[in-house]
Amino acid sequence: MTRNTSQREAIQQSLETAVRPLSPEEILEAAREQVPGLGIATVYRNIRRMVEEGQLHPVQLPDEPARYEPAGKGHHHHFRCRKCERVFDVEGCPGSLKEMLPEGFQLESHEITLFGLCKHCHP
Amino acid sequence: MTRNTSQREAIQQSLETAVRPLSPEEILEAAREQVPGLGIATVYRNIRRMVEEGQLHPVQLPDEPARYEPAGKGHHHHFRCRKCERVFDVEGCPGSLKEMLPEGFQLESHEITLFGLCKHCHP
DNA sequence: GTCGTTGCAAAGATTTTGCATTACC
DNA sequence: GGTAATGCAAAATCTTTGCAACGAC
Repeated sequence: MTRNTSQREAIQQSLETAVRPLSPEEILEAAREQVPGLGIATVYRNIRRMVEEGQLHPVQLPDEPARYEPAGKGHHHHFRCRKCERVFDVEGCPGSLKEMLPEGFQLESHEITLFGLCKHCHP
Repeated sequence: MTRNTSQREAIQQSLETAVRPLSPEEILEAAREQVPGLGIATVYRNIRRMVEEGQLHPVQLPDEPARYEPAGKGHHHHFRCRKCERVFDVEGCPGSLKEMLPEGFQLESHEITLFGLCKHCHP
């Protein structure tokens, strides 16, 4: 049986308020504004459980710590700017992924990450 | 000026021989068959340089250590089987990725990872 | 009051770095 | 022989775990 602690609530709220996926360290920083004594272990423990429960989705980019975002955001993908290194959500999705698969493979989900320059960093 | 050491050669050969992306630990194990005294630090140092030089591509899957594969394999993506956890290369690529981007964003590259069941694990 | 949850600090795991030694060129 | 590269071990990260104290229900 799970309990509603102020720590867990602060963590959830930080993730929901954020406009982009957050790393554990970023979550800690944000949630500490509500719960100053919060420890990093608690962040990791809550992240892990929320991922297991399906409330949170991991966003893994090459050479970067895992980030997390709330599951309720609807289907979308990510764009990482080479220059400012921020990660943006992008809408839309190519339809033809199933055609990439060899015979007999069954597609359940997919992830797409785009790389380049964002509006701000583009000349 | 870079030198051709037996260690570096063993690392390169391990990656080229493999039919799938390898993790640093897997590279160490494979390369030690040729160079028994090989140390893990050397593996990391060589991986890093080879990635910087563009000879090697990192393959990052959620919740897994980074794996690496030779750059010369041509454009392709990856499929990870939920059941046997193997990672397969898949050919082909949807064409319409540029249309997903917001105005002013410039696309340079992309990665697609598919998840599901492989031929073997599919009923 | 019970017991899930927390904070802290220690332990693991993974990757990087300092430094003396080795071995390409 | 000069110096890039290596191996080892220590350090720096990042994540998990043990345990006593806390607090939700």
